[in-house]
Amino acid sequence: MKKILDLLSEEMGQAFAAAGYEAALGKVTISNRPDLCEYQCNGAMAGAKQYKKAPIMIANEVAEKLTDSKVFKEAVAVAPGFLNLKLSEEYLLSVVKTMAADAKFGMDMPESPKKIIVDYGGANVAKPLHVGHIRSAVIGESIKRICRFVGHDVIGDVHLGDWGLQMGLVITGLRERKPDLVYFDENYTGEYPAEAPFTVSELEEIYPAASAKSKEDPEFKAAAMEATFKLQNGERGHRALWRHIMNVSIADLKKNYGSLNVEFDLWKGESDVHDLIPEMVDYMKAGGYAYISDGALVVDVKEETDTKEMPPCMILKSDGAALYNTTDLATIMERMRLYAPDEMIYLTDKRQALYFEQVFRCAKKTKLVNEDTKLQWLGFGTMNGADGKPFKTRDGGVMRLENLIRDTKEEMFRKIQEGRQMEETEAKAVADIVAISALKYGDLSNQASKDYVFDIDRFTSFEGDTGPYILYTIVRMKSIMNKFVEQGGSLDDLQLLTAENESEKALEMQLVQFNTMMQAAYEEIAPHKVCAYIYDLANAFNHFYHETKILGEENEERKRSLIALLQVTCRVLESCIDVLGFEAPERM
RNA sequence: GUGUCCAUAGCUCAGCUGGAUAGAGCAACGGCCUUCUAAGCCGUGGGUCGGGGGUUCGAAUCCCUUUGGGCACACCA
Repeated sequence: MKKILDLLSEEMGQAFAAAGYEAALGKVTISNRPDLCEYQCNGAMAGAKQYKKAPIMIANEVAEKLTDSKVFKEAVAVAPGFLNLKLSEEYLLSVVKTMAADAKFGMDMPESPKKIIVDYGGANVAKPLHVGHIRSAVIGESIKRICRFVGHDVIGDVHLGDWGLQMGLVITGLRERKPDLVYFDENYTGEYPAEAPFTVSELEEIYPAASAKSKEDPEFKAAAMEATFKLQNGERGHRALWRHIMNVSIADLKKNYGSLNVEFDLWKGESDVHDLIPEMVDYMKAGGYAYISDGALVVDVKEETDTKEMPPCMILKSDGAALYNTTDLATIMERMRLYAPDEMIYLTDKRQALYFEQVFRCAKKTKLVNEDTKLQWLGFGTMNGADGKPFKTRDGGVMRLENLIRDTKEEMFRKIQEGRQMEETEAKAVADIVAISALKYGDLSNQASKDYVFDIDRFTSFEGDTGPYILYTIVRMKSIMNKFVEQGGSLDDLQLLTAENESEKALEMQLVQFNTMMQAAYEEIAPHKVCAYIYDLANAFNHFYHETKILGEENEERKRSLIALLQVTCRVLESCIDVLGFEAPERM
C-alpha cells in the first residue's frame, strides 16, 4: 500500500488535472491548522503564477471536482488559495483495515532489498564503555532495526578498536605488574594457558594507568610501541596475550551492550584487516592513486568544487605504520569482498566529519567501492550533563556506561515502589525494562546530530515525552485487552467499524501516518521521528481512552470494533518501540 | 585563517524540501477518579524564532550580512 499522503496527493492530482492544471500541484500535506481541516493542499497558490490566475479561482475549480470524492468528505477553497480537506470516515477506515491486516502495516517492501552494513564505530577493547558509547550503540541499534523494518538486509558490525597502540600499552602495563608471566618469556615454546592471567576489572585498571604513564615516561612509551610492534608482527606470546585481552573484553562488552538490548552480527575489528593492508597499499600505489608526501603515503581527495581546505587522505605514516585511515579503508575493501554491500552507514561522534569525508572520497576515487555504493556517515552529538558540558560523575570523572545504567535502574525502581504496590521481584524486573526505555528514548528522541542534556529525573519521569510514558500507554492497552479476553471476548477476527467521534477519528488519522513516518525515518536515518510519532500516537490514544468507554460499551459489535482499534494501535506502538530497541512490560 | 554545526517560551526540545494564529514536555496555576491503570485527561498564563538586510503574494524555514557559541583542519582515533 502506498503512503497515505501519496494516496491523497494522487486523488488531489486527479482533481487538478480534471480542472486543467498540472497534477503535480496536488501535493497534500498534513494540516497545520487542525482547527480548520485535517489535510491541506497549497497547490493552487503554487500554480497561480504559472497559470496567471488568482489562486482562489484555481482552488475553487479544483474543489468543484472533488464534490463527489470518496476520499475527501470535504474540500473547500479558502482565501488566498488554500484547499482545506477532511477525510471521509469510510476511506479512513479502509486504510486502517489494510494496516491492521498486515504485519508491516501495509508498508511496501522494496523489490530488491539492499544490503546495508551498519558500523557502530569502534569501541576500544580493554577500556570500559563509558557514557560516550551509549549514543553509537543506541542510535546504531535503532538504525539497524529501522532499515530492517523497511525491508533491507542489514549487518551490524561493532567494529572494535583492537589493534592500535592501546593494545601495546595494556600489554606493557601488564608486564610491569606481572613480569613473570610466560607470555613474556621469549624462549618459551610450550602451550600457553587457556585461562587469562587477569580479570576484566584488572584490565580496566591497567589501561588508564598505562596510558597516563606513557605520557610521562618516554621509556614506558617506547616499550609500549615495541609491544605493539611485536603484537602486529605475530610474536607468539604477545599474540596469545592479545587473544586473552580480546576474550575477556568481548565477554564484558557483550554483557554491557546486552543490557542495552544492543546486538551485533559481526564482532570484527581493526585486527581483522591487518593482513590485507600490504595488498591494499600496493593496489593504491599501482593504481597511481597514492604518492609520497612529506614522507607519508597519501591519496589526494581534493575536488575542484571544494571551497574548503581538503587535506589528502593518509594511508601510511612516514614511519611506514598503519593508522586509522588504513584500517578503515582496508575494512571497506574486505567488506566489499565478503558482503558486497550496497550501502555502509558509519556512526561516530560528529567531530569526525572531515575524516570520514576524506575516507569516503578516497574509497570512491581508488575504486575500493563501486560507483553506486552508498557511503553514509552519521555524526552524533555529545551527551552533556545539566551544566551543558560533557557528562561526568559527581567527582568529575568519566561515567562508566555500566554505572549509568545501574543508576537509572535504581532510580526507576525507587519511582515504581513509590507509586505502585508491587512485589519487589516484579518491581525490579519492571524497573529494569522501564529504565532501558527511559535511557534509550531520552537519547533517541533528540536529533542524533545534536548535543543533548542527560537528565535522569526527566528521562525516568512517567510524564511527558518520555519512554516510561509510552510504555505506560502500552500497558494500559494490554490491560484492557486482557480484561476483554477474561470477560470471554476473542481478539481474533475483530471487525473495525467507522469512527463515531472525533477522538476516535483522530486516533485513526494518527495511525495512518505510520508509513510516511517510517519511510522518512529510514531515508533520513532519523530515529527521533519514530519517537515523535509514538508520542503523538500515545497522546491520541490517551485522549480517545478518556472519552470512550471501551469495555463498558453495550453494543457488542461496537465494542469489538473499539478493541480492534486498540489492538492495531498497540501493535503499531510495540513495533515502533521494537524499532527503537526497547520493549514494554506486561504491567507497571 | 579556512570550513562546518548551532542559536526557537524560565528550562529541555520539535518544527526547517517556504504557507494560515510558531508547537510539545517540564516548571507555575486551575479543574476531572463510586466507572477499562489519575504514572492519565482537560484548561490558563508564558515568544521581537540571536540582530539586520534581501528574495517572495507569503520566511523560524531560502540567500547575504552580523553577533555569540561548539567543533574540525595530514603522521591520534
